[in-house]
Amino acid sequence: MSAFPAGFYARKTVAVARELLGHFLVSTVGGRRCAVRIVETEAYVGPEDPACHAYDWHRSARNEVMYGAPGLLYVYFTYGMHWCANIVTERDGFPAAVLLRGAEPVEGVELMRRRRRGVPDEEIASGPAKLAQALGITGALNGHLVTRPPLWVEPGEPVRPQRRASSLRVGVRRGAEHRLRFFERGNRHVSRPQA
DNA sequence: CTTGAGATGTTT
DNA sequence: AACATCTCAAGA
Repeated sequence: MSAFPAGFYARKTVAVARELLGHFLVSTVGGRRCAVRIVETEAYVGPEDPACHAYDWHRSARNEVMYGAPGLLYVYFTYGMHWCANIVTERDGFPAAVLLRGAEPVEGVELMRRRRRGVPDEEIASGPAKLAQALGITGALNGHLVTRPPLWVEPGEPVRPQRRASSLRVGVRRGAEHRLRFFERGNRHVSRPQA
Protein backbone atom coordinates (compact mmCIF):
# COMPACT_ATOMS: atom_id res chain seq x y z
CA MET A 1 0.00 0.00 0.00
CA SER A 2 1.52 3.26 -1.04
CA ALA A 3 1.60 6.27 1.20
CA PHE A 4 0.15 9.09 -0.76
CA PRO A 5 -3.53 9.09 0.12
CA ALA A 6 -2.58 9.25 3.78
CA GLY A 7 -0.41 12.37 3.47
CA PHE A 8 -1.58 15.80 4.53
CA TYR A 9 -1.62 17.34 1.08
CA ALA A 10 -3.30 14.34 -0.44
CA ARG A 11 -6.03 14.69 2.17
CA LYS A 12 -6.58 18.30 1.26
CA THR A 13 -6.71 17.65 -2.48
CA VAL A 14 -9.11 14.75 -1.92
CA ALA A 15 -11.27 16.98 0.28
CA VAL A 16 -11.44 19.58 -2.47
CA ALA A 17 -12.33 16.94 -5.04
CA ARG A 18 -15.22 15.74 -2.86
CA GLU A 19 -16.43 19.14 -1.81
CA LEU A 20 -16.51 20.61 -5.31
CA LEU A 21 -19.45 18.32 -6.12
CA GLY A 22 -22.62 20.41 -6.23
CA HIS A 23 -20.89 23.72 -6.78
CA PHE A 24 -21.23 25.76 -9.95
CA LEU A 25 -18.77 26.70 -12.64
CA VAL A 26 -19.70 29.91 -14.40
CA SER A 27 -18.17 30.96 -17.71
CA THR A 28 -18.36 34.24 -19.60
CA VAL A 29 -15.79 33.18 -22.17
CA GLY A 30 -16.67 34.81 -25.48
CA GLY A 31 -18.94 37.35 -23.82
CA ARG A 32 -21.99 35.24 -23.08
CA ARG A 33 -22.68 33.55 -19.78
CA CYS A 34 -23.26 29.91 -19.07
CA ALA A 35 -23.02 27.74 -15.98
CA VAL A 36 -22.84 24.09 -14.98
CA ARG A 37 -23.18 22.15 -11.74
CA ILE A 38 -20.15 19.97 -10.99
CA VAL A 39 -20.99 16.28 -10.56
CA GLU A 40 -17.68 14.46 -11.13
CA THR A 41 -14.05 15.16 -10.23
CA GLU A 42 -10.71 13.40 -9.87
CA ALA A 43 -7.84 14.09 -7.47
CA TYR A 44 -4.22 14.16 -8.67
CA VAL A 45 -2.55 14.43 -5.33
CA GLY A 46 1.04 15.40 -6.00
CA PRO A 47 4.60 14.18 -6.62
CA GLU A 48 3.95 10.76 -5.04
CA ASP A 49 1.00 10.08 -7.34
CA PRO A 50 2.24 8.24 -10.46
CA ALA A 51 -0.77 9.45 -12.46
CA CYS A 52 -0.15 13.11 -11.63
CA HIS A 53 1.49 15.28 -14.28
CA ALA A 54 3.88 16.41 -11.51
CA TYR A 55 4.88 12.87 -10.51
CA ASP A 56 8.35 12.78 -8.95
CA TRP A 57 8.39 16.59 -9.02
CA HIS A 58 8.38 16.66 -12.78
CA ARG A 59 8.13 20.29 -13.86
CA SER A 60 7.80 21.63 -17.41
CA ALA A 61 6.15 24.34 -19.45
CA ARG A 62 3.00 22.23 -19.59
CA ASN A 63 2.46 21.68 -15.88
CA GLU A 64 4.09 24.83 -14.49
CA VAL A 65 0.74 26.16 -13.26
CA MET A 66 0.38 23.16 -10.91
CA TYR A 67 3.28 24.61 -8.92
CA GLY A 68 1.39 27.87 -8.40
CA ALA A 69 -1.23 29.02 -5.93
CA PRO A 70 -4.44 27.18 -5.08
CA GLY A 71 -7.38 28.28 -7.20
CA LEU A 72 -5.45 28.55 -10.44
CA LEU A 73 -6.81 26.79 -13.48
CA TYR A 74 -4.46 24.19 -14.99
CA VAL A 75 -5.48 23.52 -18.59
CA TYR A 76 -3.68 20.94 -20.70
CA PHE A 77 -4.04 19.62 -24.24
CA THR A 78 -4.27 15.88 -24.79
CA TYR A 79 -4.80 13.25 -27.48
CA GLY A 80 -4.00 15.87 -30.09
CA MET A 81 -7.49 17.34 -29.84
CA HIS A 82 -8.85 17.97 -26.38
CA TRP A 83 -8.49 20.51 -23.58
CA CYS A 84 -8.96 19.42 -19.97
CA ALA A 85 -9.27 21.70 -16.94
CA ASN A 86 -8.08 21.29 -13.36
CA ILE A 87 -8.15 23.48 -10.28
CA VAL A 88 -4.85 23.71 -8.39
CA THR A 89 -5.39 22.70 -4.77
CA GLU A 90 -2.26 23.07 -2.65
CA ARG A 91 0.07 25.73 -1.43
CA ASP A 92 2.44 27.43 -3.81
CA GLY A 93 5.26 25.04 -4.68
CA PHE A 94 3.34 21.76 -4.07
CA PRO A 95 1.86 20.52 -7.36
CA ALA A 96 -1.57 18.91 -7.01
CA ALA A 97 -4.92 19.53 -8.65
CA VAL A 98 -8.48 18.38 -9.16
CA LEU A 99 -9.63 17.46 -12.67
CA LEU A 100 -13.12 18.67 -13.60
CA ARG A 101 -14.65 15.56 -15.15
CA GLY A 102 -18.40 15.99 -15.34
CA ALA A 103 -21.13 18.58 -14.93
CA GLU A 104 -24.76 19.27 -15.72
CA PRO A 105 -25.80 22.36 -17.69
CA VAL A 106 -27.85 24.81 -15.65
CA GLU A 107 -27.65 28.17 -17.45
CA GLY A 108 -26.92 29.27 -21.00
CA VAL A 109 -27.78 25.81 -22.23
CA GLU A 110 -28.38 27.01 -25.79
CA LEU A 111 -24.84 28.34 -25.96
CA MET A 112 -23.43 25.06 -24.69
CA ARG A 113 -25.58 23.07 -27.13
CA ARG A 114 -24.05 25.13 -29.93
CA ARG A 115 -20.52 24.51 -28.65
CA ARG A 116 -21.26 20.81 -28.36
CA ARG A 117 -22.84 20.41 -31.80
CA GLY A 118 -26.29 19.26 -30.74
CA VAL A 119 -25.44 16.25 -28.61
CA PRO A 120 -28.05 15.26 -26.01
CA ASP A 121 -28.00 17.41 -22.88
CA GLU A 122 -26.63 14.63 -20.69
CA GLU A 123 -23.57 14.47 -22.96
CA ILE A 124 -22.84 18.19 -23.06
CA ALA A 125 -20.33 18.04 -20.20
CA SER A 126 -20.11 14.34 -19.23
CA GLY A 127 -16.34 14.09 -19.56
CA PRO A 128 -13.36 16.39 -18.99
CA ALA A 129 -12.89 17.45 -22.62
CA LYS A 130 -16.64 17.77 -23.17
CA LEU A 131 -16.90 19.99 -20.10
CA ALA A 132 -14.06 22.20 -21.28
CA GLN A 133 -15.59 22.52 -24.73
CA ALA A 134 -19.03 23.34 -23.35
CA LEU A 135 -17.65 26.18 -21.23
CA GLY A 136 -15.26 27.50 -23.89
CA ILE A 137 -12.16 26.55 -21.91
CA THR A 138 -8.89 26.37 -23.89
CA GLY A 139 -5.21 26.86 -23.20
CA ALA A 140 -5.86 30.60 -23.22
CA LEU A 141 -7.27 30.12 -19.68
CA ASN A 142 -4.24 28.24 -18.33
CA GLY A 143 -3.20 30.01 -15.11
CA HIS A 144 -6.44 31.94 -14.68
CA LEU A 145 -7.63 32.35 -11.07
CA VAL A 146 -11.11 30.88 -10.74
CA THR A 147 -12.56 33.59 -8.53
CA ARG A 148 -13.41 36.04 -11.29
CA PRO A 149 -14.39 36.33 -14.96
CA PRO A 150 -14.21 34.83 -17.40
CA LEU A 151 -14.43 31.61 -15.35
CA TRP A 152 -15.19 31.15 -11.68
CA VAL A 153 -16.65 28.79 -9.07
CA GLU A 154 -19.83 29.76 -7.26
CA PRO A 155 -21.06 27.94 -4.18
CA GLY A 156 -23.99 25.59 -4.64
CA GLU A 157 -25.77 23.16 -2.37
CA PRO A 158 -23.00 20.66 -1.53
CA VAL A 159 -23.70 17.05 -2.46
CA ARG A 160 -24.43 15.21 0.76
CA PRO A 161 -21.90 12.52 1.67
CA GLN A 162 -24.57 9.83 1.31
CA ARG A 163 -25.04 10.78 -2.33
CA ARG A 164 -21.33 10.82 -3.09
CA ALA A 165 -19.49 7.84 -4.51
CA SER A 166 -15.90 7.09 -5.46
CA SER A 167 -14.20 4.85 -7.97
CA LEU A 168 -10.93 4.25 -9.74
CA ARG A 169 -9.79 7.13 -11.91
CA VAL A 170 -10.65 6.95 -15.60
CA GLY A 171 -8.01 6.46 -18.27
CA VAL A 172 -5.21 6.06 -15.73
CA ARG A 173 -2.65 3.24 -15.82
CA ARG A 174 0.12 4.26 -13.45
CA GLY A 175 -1.34 4.79 -9.99
CA ALA A 176 -4.56 3.15 -11.09
CA GLU A 177 -5.29 1.41 -7.80
CA HIS A 178 -6.46 4.47 -5.90
CA ARG A 179 -10.11 5.45 -5.66
CA LEU A 180 -9.66 9.14 -6.37
CA ARG A 181 -12.63 9.73 -8.66
CA PHE A 182 -15.67 11.25 -6.99
CA PHE A 183 -19.16 11.73 -8.37
CA GLU A 184 -22.77 12.21 -7.45
CA ARG A 185 -24.38 8.79 -7.33
CA GLY A 186 -26.98 8.25 -10.04
CA ASN A 187 -26.45 11.56 -11.80
CA ARG A 188 -26.97 11.29 -15.58
CA HIS A 189 -24.17 13.74 -16.34
CA VAL A 190 -21.39 11.56 -14.92
CA SER A 191 -18.98 10.53 -17.66
CA ARG A 192 -18.84 6.76 -17.35
CA PRO A 193 -20.50 3.76 -15.78
CA GLN A 194 -20.57 4.33 -12.06
CA ALA A 195 -18.49 1.51 -10.68
C1' DC B 1 -26.92 -1.41 -24.51
C1' DT B 2 -21.72 -2.82 -25.62
C1' DT B 3 -17.06 -2.89 -27.91
C1' DG B 4 -13.37 -1.27 -30.87
C1' DA B 5 -10.85 1.68 -34.04
C1' DG B 6 -9.37 6.12 -35.72
C1' DA B 7 -8.51 10.94 -35.14
C1' DT B 8 -4.78 13.96 -33.91
C1' DG B 9 -0.50 16.50 -31.59
C1' DT B 10 2.38 16.72 -27.39
C1' DT B 11 5.15 14.63 -24.06
C1' DT B 12 8.34 11.18 -22.46
C1' DA C 1 5.08 4.82 -27.49
C1' DA C 2 1.97 6.57 -24.40
C1' DC C 3 -1.43 9.81 -23.42
C1' DA C 4 -6.12 12.36 -17.01
C1' DT C 5 -10.35 11.57 -24.67
C1' DC C 6 -14.17 11.58 -27.89
C1' DT C 7 -17.07 10.02 -31.72
C1' DC C 8 -18.88 6.86 -34.75
C1' DA C 9 -19.97 2.47 -36.59
C1' DA C 10 -20.99 -2.16 -35.94
C1' DG C 11 -22.77 -6.00 -33.14
C1' DA C 12 -25.62 -8.33 -29.53
